[in-house]
Amino acid sequence: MSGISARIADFTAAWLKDQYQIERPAPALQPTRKEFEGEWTVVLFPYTGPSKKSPEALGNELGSALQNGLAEVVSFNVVKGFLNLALSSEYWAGRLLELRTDPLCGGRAATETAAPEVVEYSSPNTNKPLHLGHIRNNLLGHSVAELLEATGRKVVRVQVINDRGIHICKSMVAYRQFGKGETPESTGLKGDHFVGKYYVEFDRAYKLQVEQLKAEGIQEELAAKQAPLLLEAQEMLLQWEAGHAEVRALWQQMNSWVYSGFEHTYRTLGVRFDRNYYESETYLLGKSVVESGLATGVFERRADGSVWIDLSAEKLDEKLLLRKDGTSVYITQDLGTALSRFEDYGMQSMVYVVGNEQEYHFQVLFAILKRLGYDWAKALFHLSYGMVRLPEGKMKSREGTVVDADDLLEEMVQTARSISEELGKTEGMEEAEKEALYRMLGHGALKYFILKVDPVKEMLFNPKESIDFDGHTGPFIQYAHARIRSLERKARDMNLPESHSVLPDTGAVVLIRQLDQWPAVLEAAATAYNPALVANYAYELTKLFNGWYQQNSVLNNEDSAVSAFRLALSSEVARTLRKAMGLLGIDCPERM
RNA sequence: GGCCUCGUAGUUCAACGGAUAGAACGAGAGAUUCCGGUUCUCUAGAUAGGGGUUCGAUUCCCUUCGAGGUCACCA
Repeated sequence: MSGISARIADFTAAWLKDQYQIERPAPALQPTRKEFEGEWTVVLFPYTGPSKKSPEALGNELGSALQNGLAEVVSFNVVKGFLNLALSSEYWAGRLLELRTDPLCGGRAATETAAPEVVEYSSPNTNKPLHLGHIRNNLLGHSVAELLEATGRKVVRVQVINDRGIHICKSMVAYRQFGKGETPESTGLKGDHFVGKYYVEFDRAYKLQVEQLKAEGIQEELAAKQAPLLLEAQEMLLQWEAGHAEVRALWQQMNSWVYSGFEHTYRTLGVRFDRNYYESETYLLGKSVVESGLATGVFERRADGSVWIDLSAEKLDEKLLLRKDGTSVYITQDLGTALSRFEDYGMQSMVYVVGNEQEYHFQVLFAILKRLGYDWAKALFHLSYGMVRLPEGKMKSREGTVVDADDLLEEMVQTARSISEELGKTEGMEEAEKEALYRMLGHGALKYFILKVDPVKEMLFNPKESIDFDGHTGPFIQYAHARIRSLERKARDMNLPESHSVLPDTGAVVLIRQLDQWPAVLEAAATAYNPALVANYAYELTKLFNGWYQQNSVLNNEDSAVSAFRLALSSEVARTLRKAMGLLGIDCPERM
């Protein structure tokens, strides 16, 4: 809430107490709807009962009091139970100046001494290339981290890489059998795609073996367990656990291919991590957590040697923590990872960006950490997001309906290229500038399309529509930004006065008021871990600007002071758009 | 079956418990002596059903129906 709305609220609260001895609820202020006159609105309904006044009478009394009491309030009107307050154009001129001179553009300065917040996202499997679902994950994680930083929090970006287990061994077995010493370099394949190929290859060959065994008269269930390839993979996992040198070397080689492939995608996508955690390094730590929990009686060991926790009080059932053979399970590793992060960073809170199919898992994880008595366990949050669907239905790797992340990103750039070239807007640009622009537009379209949707909701990704540069899209916003930049370039030769003597008319006030909302929107988005609020705000601002721009010539004015004022307003719109889009990981071009 | 999430125009998305539920796409009609025709304006269309709480409910509670997820000694 900006200064004036807080002052109106305070004044109203004091007035209600003084006049009618009403102390609650606290006055509710909202931006005035555009069809009514005014900028801020006080909702009167909660006070009509206690004051025994009609909404109109109460509104008129309070309106007069506010008008007399606060210099900024110049007029008011009461519609039904709503008191609409109009503020002076001097106030709005001053407010615009404040916004323009705010170096943080609505954000808050970092508090260096505070404990950081850890944001975990991405966290892929190392046997498959990234797909559309990972894109939503990465964009959300990156944007949430940016939002937290912009509002003054210290952030550590991490991911946990699932680099051990039977699935990795499958790719390794397949590579050893069918690889013939190929490498990503020799085949020209990106590292993660290269390894992913062998994972698919394993599955294909394994199924063939199962069929063969069945043909030999072995029952399907048994065949599935006895296929030589599977036995080999299991054997390899044991060798890995035992530290077998050759197996470890192959494992490291293949993982490093995958990582370099992922790294490439992350760079393309514009996301980054301060620290990677590897399950191969933290899974043992989880076991020590379990040991200490056993000592304090939080966990119990059963007769067969397995370790459990009873979470039925939290309606989460009983949960296994260690197998009877003493090996760890998924949740054991996450316990270890969480603890190790606390040791590394002493974070005050942690956000896990993970799909909603793991909601139960995180409820259990958080409940266990609380039982173990960790203070920071209260501040753990699972940013659970919905699945990305395609027009044809679910993405299924087996049916080949997975949208590969690298392919999609490239396709978006190509589409941006063909659209831009068709429009002929990029003529005269340097080749490098064009390439950068196509990337900005293509990726901007994709990122905006995904981030404008509330994370909790399942969403439909329509490739055709996302490529569309009209309507509620990233490029629509980018275009408005480019036009303003064009104005600014043009204005440089005009010697416009610096004067702020021009007061905003009602059209400009609408726009300033929207700019005035930005800090509150940013704050709300960070608090709710919801980039969609920022995305939708940017679109609203763009639409308002386009409407205003259509009506008001910025540079063609007899009075150059008017031009200067309108240019300043436009520039602040552009700056706010840049800031908002930047928090979504989207760049805005200077021209397009 | 238990638990969780979601159900809003034809479609994709909005709406701190507040005014006549907003946009976009698609369809139709129009505007611009313009600083960039990826712009703007107008027209048509929705809260799954039923209860409840409230001055006021898309929002909170209950219930029915529908969609998805989850309930592994998988990760």
